[in-house]
Amino acid sequence: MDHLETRELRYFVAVAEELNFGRAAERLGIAQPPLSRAIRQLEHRLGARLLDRNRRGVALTHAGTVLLREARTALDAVGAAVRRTRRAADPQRPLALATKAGASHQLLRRLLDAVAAEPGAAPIDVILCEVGEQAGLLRSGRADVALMHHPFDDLAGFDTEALYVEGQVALLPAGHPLASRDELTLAEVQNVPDLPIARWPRLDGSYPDGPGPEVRTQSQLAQLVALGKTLLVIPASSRAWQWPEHVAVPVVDAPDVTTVIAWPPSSRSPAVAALVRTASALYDTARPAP
Amino acid sequence: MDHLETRELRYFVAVAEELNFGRAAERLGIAQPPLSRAIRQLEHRLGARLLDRNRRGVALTHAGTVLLREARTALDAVGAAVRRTRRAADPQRPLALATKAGASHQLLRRLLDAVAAEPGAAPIDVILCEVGEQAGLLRSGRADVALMHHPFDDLAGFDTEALYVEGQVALLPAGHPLASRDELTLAEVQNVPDLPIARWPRLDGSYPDGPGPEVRTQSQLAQLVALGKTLLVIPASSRAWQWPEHVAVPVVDAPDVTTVIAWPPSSRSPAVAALVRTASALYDTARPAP
DNA sequence: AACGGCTCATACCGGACGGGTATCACAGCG
DNA sequence: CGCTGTGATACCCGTCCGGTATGAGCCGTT
Repeated sequence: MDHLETRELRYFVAVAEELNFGRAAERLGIAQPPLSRAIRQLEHRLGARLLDRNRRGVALTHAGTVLLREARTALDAVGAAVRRTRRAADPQRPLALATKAGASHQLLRRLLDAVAAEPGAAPIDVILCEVGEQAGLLRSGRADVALMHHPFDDLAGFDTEALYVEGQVALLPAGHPLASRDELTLAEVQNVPDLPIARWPRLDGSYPDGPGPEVRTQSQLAQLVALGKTLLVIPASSRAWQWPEHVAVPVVDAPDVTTVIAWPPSSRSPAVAALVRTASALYDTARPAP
Repeated sequence: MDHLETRELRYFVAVAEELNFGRAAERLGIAQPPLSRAIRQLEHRLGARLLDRNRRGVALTHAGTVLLREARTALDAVGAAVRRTRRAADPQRPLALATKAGASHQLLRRLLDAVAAEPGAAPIDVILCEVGEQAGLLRSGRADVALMHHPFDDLAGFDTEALYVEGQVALLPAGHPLASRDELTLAEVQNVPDLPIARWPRLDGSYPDGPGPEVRTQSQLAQLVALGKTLLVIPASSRAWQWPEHVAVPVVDAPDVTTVIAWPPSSRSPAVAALVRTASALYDTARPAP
């Protein structure tokens, strides 16, 4: 047979993530024997061993790791199909807009105002994300559109429209010597001995090596700056979330950051199209006065 | 309930494409009543009407068109999961490389030679495509890697590495006045009255309006040029498939075309990685002598 | 070395549900 | 006013999913 059911993929993902049939079964709300049987059937249908059942637990084979990755994206796609269809069926549905918390605050406020001013425009649910969550939300259909930032975010696979281009500033603790400068260069902020760059977790949750503090959220980062433990280089508009204890100094040679509005390719529903149009109009008025 | 099974998606796609339960059931190899029931259940689970059952046939609702699109990509993803897992499980698996028939012929030949010269490299199956088929093959897991051409092909959603940059030439029928020129400009070839640009089908199979002949394959196009019915502007290396009746004249101001090797993001299996490395090495040797 | 724990696999059974056949209801059309 | 073609309904059957009970290795423990 050739066709997999999503049930089989869900089961496999649970086992592959838990690496333990018992816990996986519990998570799935079924008993362990049917799960064992389902995985065995799956292996048989694919003609591939997916798990090494050694003594004491299970390990993924190479084919298993491939399937785990592929199954996750496939399940994402199925889930997205469900959510997008439900949204499409509901004429009152609010559009879900994902954006990085604290970033592009002015732009977002103006966008929401502009949409509210339009008669008949769909209401908008704003989903505030940390770091690079927007892509996942778009892909899984939990968000209809997102504000993202080139070149920080990975825009691969989305249609986008530029909304705003801006320079970057260094955010420094107020008392620091560099904070009194009118402008800085990347070379100057790159290696400040007493303000090492903070480290963000990788996708797997581990942290790269380095001298800087480990952070997971923007609030942590903001506080660390206020405490004089680190500095960061961010788009100028992110000054919106700077604290009184922060000082922002333009970094003249930092690459420009473009705020874009992004949506899943070829899923331009009328509501999304209208929102993109409204946003683009904002861009045209925003460009003269940045 | 929240989880759809791929079976339901397959059934819906069949109905949505046939717009007729009987034919859809036949295509699926089941009887019509169970199919009706399945679709009805699907609508109930999604809480959305997908089809308008008027007298005499069915029509898609808005939600239905959304689900049709989403279901296709979701089924693609599931199919890709199956194929990629099977490939991963087979140590002898040949890598499937998709490329436009006739394009980048020299590069392909050198790539295949280079791979063959490497001890222990996986064998390569070449899939020759028309126009933009490569993206679909990559997405559905039928191909592991593809040679694509920026800016012609849509590279969104893939990781790529540049292999070759080249200018473009105008391909003209040998007897035509322009064929005797040493070089041309875009403006000159854009609107030649007796050689209108050919028209390619859109995704839905329909053709845009215009004076040029309708074509579906490169061979058709090549023959039309030889017959003095049209001209085309193509990458210089595509001269490989020019006929004796053709003349190629460089178009000096046409944008450069970059041949890239593309693969699905984050699915860089060892074999794919090795192939990309071999190809990149070719690029370095190819650049000095284009 | 024997035991108890933890793992996953096997055996078996019941019930839900997917699929089949037969038939109906309804619209268009000659 | 039948005939044709549509999808919907009714009902039955068989498969297969999921449950319980139990077995079989492998470990660490005593």
